[in-house]
Amino acid sequence: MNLLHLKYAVEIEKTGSITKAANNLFMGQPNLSKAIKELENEIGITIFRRTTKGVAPTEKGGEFLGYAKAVLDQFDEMVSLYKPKVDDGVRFSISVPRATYITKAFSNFVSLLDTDKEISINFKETNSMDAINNILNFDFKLGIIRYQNIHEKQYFAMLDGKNLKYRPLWEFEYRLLVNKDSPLAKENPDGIVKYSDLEDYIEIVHGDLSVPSLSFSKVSRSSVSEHRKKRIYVYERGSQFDLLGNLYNTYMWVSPVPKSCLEQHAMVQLKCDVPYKVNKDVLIFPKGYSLSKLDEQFIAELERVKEKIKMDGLY
DNA sequence: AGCGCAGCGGAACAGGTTGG
DNA sequence: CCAACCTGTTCCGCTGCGCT
Repeated sequence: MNLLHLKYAVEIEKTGSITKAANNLFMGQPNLSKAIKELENEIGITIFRRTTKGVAPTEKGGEFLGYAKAVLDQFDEMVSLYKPKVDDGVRFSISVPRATYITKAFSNFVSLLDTDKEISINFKETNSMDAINNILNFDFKLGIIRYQNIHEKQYFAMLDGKNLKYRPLWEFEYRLLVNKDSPLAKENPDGIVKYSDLEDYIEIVHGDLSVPSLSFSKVSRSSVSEHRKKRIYVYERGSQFDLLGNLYNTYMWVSPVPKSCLEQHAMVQLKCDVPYKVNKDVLIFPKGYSLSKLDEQFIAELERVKEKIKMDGLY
């Protein structure tokens, strides 16, 4: 018995006829008949009851066919795991910093995809080192990393060393994200908060935001919020909006947020009177990799969201 | 490279049932 | 009765594989 015999039996059950099944299998009826007989002899049961109208599974035959189909399904699944994909389905993987404007661009991008095709997308919100690692060691082709401008040389040297190409996306100063009913928003109608006023508020920080390893240990120490003592670390992005929404004495440093997202979560975005270091989001990908049409579409959506934020006067 | 073996598939044929 | 359709059997050729 081999997989071919199982395939034969399943096809015969499907058509209810050895002759028709043989046609579908591009073989002669006698050979299919013979193959099934051999199979039946080998396992010691009658799989099909022969009639003048065709064939029908016996009770035990039906049970056997159930197992046969499961085995064939499992085999197909195994093959598809290793077989190179030749279909024109949508495959896209990217690691990004936790940024609302990027998430917004991503949802716009997904909404434009052809849903008739097979879609397999990985969208991972993570830190810069992980984004780099995902390209080097996993099947990610794209990543967006975020760093302060003053560290750019170090990042470029590292990316070059790892054979990664980079393309700047956006250079921006952080903004303060607060609930629209936060005293910070109400007491500063001009939208500019005094840095000293933040003393009484709790900062919400992403748990793995600080850049680990290498020579960047100073990054988090020199970051805008290092000297603040009141902090809540969140490790899941949904939590940040819950906290900001429910606790009026919290704030968060963020990249510029699209208007629709601010309205959706009843938030406002404020400036701070202290000139902070400029941050940069940079697209990275392996050297020698040419951006696909899909990649370009995603980048175009990023640009569109960025422009909309500027048009809405939010940056 | 040559040989033998096993497996697969095609051609031809046999036999049974059904319906006009 | 006969054509049409079904399954089963036998024979033969081709192909791939392992062994020498």
